[in-house]
Amino acid sequence: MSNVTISDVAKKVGVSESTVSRFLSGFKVRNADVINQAIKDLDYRPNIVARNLKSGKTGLIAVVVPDITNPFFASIVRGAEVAAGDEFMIQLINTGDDLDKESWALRRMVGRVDGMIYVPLQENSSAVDELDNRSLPMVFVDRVIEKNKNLDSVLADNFRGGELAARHLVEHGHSRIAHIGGPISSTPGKARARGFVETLRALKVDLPSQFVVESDFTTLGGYQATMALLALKSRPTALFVANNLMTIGALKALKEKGISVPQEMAIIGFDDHELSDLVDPPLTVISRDAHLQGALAMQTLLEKIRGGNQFPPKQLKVDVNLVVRGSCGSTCRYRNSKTSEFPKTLSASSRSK
Amino acid sequence: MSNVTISDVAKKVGVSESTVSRFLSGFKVRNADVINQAIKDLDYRPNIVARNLKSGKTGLIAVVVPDITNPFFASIVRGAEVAAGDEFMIQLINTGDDLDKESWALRRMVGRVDGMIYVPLQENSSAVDELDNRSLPMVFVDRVIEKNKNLDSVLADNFRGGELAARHLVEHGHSRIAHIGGPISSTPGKARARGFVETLRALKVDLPSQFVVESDFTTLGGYQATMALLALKSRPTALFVANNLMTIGALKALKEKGISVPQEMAIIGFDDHELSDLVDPPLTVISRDAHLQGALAMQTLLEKIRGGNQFPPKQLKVDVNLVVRGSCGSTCRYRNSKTSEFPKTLSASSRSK
DNA sequence: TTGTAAGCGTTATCAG
DNA sequence: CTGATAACGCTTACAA
Repeated sequence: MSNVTISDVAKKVGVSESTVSRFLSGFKVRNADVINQAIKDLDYRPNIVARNLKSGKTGLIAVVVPDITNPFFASIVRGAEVAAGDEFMIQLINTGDDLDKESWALRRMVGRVDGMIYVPLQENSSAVDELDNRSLPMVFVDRVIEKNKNLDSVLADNFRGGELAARHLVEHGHSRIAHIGGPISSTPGKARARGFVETLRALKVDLPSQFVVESDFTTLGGYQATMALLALKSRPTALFVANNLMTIGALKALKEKGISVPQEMAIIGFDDHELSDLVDPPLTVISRDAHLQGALAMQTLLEKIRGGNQFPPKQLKVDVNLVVRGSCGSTCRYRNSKTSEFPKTLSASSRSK
Repeated sequence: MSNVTISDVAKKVGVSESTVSRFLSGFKVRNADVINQAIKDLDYRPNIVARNLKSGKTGLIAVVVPDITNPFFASIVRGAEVAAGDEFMIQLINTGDDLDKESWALRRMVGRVDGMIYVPLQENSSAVDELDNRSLPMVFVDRVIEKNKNLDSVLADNFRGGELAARHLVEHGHSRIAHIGGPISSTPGKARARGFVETLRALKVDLPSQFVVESDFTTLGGYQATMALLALKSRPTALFVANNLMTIGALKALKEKGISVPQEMAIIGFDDHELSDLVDPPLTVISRDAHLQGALAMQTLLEKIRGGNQFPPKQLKVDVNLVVRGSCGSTCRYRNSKTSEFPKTLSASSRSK
């Protein structure tokens, strides 16, 4: 770090530190150009940490996600960064599905960042209790903590996602449909399962209890759950898998067992991926705009930071939509026209709840 | 931020601030338990920024990557974070292939972080010149800047990767092999192309100049380059694509044109992906351990920070290896035994150059 | 062991 | 418009 301080500049020019400071803040000062020159000559750079101490701000926003390696969370982070603009930078924390690390990280963030965008691991967590809310502006993304669900959040319309998946499979003539869900203790795990189950009920489709498997949002979990379903005496003919990684696991299991998709087993996943239309067969999924979710979260957070908690918390939801490819046996007429190979623009739809 | 300071604690207990400070630093003090109690009662939390100002450290490491949305970079970041342990946290910056943003970010990092892990966009960049090297310990990952290549770096053995790809395709009987490369101005773009070209030459395989296409590491770039190759009067029968995104683009182009893989066109990519064995046909790739690269970079950086530049810079390389699946027409006997569905451990091989 | 006091580099206040 | 001075909250000589 350059060790030349504002005092060095002041001395060189022959003015007081305050004058230099004022110059830096954009005020009109007499020797503006001389000061400017001195700053360049000495290669002076303001000490950010000292500024932070004075201002009580850090210019940092913590983004706490389970695992950046999951492209979905990466998109959230990217969206958040873009929306942060020049004023704030991102401090990234991966909780790695480890509750201890999560609460450690949360406690640690107090005083180190000006705000936090947070994907909690579990709905029933008490991770937020420890930090008094006035001290750390926070916005949930993708998931919430049950007891804090009145705080700001940006979710996806998960219930609707489950509904769309169920309807799509039923429309393709399936009546033995299974669901591999995320942890029931997580927001999307619960809501997607509910949307699925309630829709089947509304459509009068029978749903044996063994057909609803709770898994853990991991590839391995999806693989094992699929294996378990395949081991049933009477198998399902279709599968709704609640996230991207479990869908990969499910596909691996099906491939390993030599089950043909969609003939022997239709499958619909949640969350799209650049490779989804290259797998065999192209994967039908429920998708939503994760980038947008991240951006909205950041936007909400910045409003909160700048506005000083004067606005009531808001709960936002982004839309989900069905991307029809081949894995449910659809023909081309179902093909979603919105899904081009190289989308030019983001569809920025969202709505307040 | 909790506004209770060390002074409040001192007052409450009736000792001096220094005593409380010493207690916090783990020294033996007389009223240790009373102080401890007061800290709890008042919910005192040390102000990190004030500490940072005193110590001249921030506890932050910048990780500058082109795009966290690329799973390869996400793995690097994750590896770096894991290796950082409890002492340092990650500040993430995406340069988004924007040279201006990159140099803006680099300049901005001075004084805000204790060190930087950096994936530069171009080899011939002057982005590093502006920050005097003593001030910001830095380690290159995956790519270097030509004029600074004597600094610390953790690369992959890209040349060897190109060689493995070329050999693999030749061994499968191909003699008309094309290469879709990354920017020749980037470290991996250049080295992979060199490994490929020189190996073909060594094997006496003719390589028409139109068969070497320079692209840009993006999906769209890979798509367009493939389309261009397919438009040639005499097409290649095999393709080595220099990164993951361009390979996706290439596969989309082949699919769109109805070219069967590997019968009409064999293809080998660079960098593995969880979905690679689910695409049609399963994708043969050159892979390397990105997580390890990130971890080694962080480890190197921390040594540098702690050791105070007393060690000479080192250039590390991680191994690449060939993961044989179906896209080059291999049969099972070629299958790499190391590639299990759910790898339990990381192969932590690396070597100093 | 403890307290006093100086200082990290900056900005805000208040007289001039 | 400018300069002296006092913070911001913490650590660390230095003396006791």
